[in-house]
Amino acid sequence: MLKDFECAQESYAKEVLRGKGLKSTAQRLAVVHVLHTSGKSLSVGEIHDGVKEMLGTTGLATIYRTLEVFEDLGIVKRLHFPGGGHGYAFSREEHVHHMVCVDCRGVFDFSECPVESFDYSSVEKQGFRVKDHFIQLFGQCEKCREQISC
Amino acid sequence: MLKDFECAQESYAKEVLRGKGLKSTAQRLAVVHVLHTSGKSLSVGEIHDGVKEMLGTTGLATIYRTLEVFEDLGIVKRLHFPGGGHGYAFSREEHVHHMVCVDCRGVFDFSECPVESFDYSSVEKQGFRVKDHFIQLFGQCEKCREQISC
DNA sequence: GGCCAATCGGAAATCATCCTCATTTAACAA
DNA sequence: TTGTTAAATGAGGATGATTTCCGATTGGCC
Repeated sequence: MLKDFECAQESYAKEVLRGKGLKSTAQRLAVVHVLHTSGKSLSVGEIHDGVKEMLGTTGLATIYRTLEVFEDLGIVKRLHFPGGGHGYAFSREEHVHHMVCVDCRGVFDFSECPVESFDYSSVEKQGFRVKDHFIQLFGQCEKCREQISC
Repeated sequence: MLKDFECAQESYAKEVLRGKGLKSTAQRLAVVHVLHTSGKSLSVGEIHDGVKEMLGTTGLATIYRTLEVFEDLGIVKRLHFPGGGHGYAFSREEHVHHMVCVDCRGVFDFSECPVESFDYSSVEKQGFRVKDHFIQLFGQCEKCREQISC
């Protein structure tokens, strides 16, 4: 059990876990820490590496289990990449969408939802009742843009 | 080589393939046929089964290769499911988004893009330059809604 | 401190996807 | 038609991702 790498995100995770009667283990908090401090979306392997670096030995299966729990709790979001892969990002907020930099895979949130004000009438005319949506923006972050142009 | 299960979607696929100097093989046209006639998004395995039913023996790798080609050509779209899996759907149009029925995985298109009229200013304030987006709506189609309620 | 259900680690099982290479075939021109 | 050729296929093995299993450990609570 490691010491005090506790931040707001970790306390938040603890709180949510406790609220559901789930345990706050070192592994789970380490996943939060790795994801949050990276500031970008990470693959399962990268998360595993980060957690191992913090805690020493850690099973890969634990990472998968933790990510599944956190996704259900809304603490992490699974993001898709244009190429076909995917990664995970910490996401404390309820309804937030994400922009992903296609170069560094950095993740940036935006809470204004383009779909919320969208007129579904044409869509619901087909008899479809919309319940949820998934949005992701792709582009370049400032840093990556500077490196490439000029 | 099988006979005349040719429809508008298949002629369209042929045309696009020829335009790129690619061959219109029985397997490729069968993939189009299976996807289009199903009206819903199918997993790789389901597509494989459907094609095998039409052509007899067909390699799984061919299905993967075909889907990759078609995705590049914009003929099929890869759709994600809330649970975490994904499937493929035929999609003739250029810029279309999709609604997916969470029960039957049926796919319905809508061409009005909620993001197109979206004001990116708050987002670009963070230095992020948006280049593309991915949107998917989840809900229930008419048929599935009727089966569950009342 | 001690109990117990929840969680973990490790390894093996399963599943998805991709690769290799010998064989086949669509497209095109003669 | 027939021949030529590059593109595409099938089979099955390689690779990589994810899940499962089970005995060992641990967090939360009394």
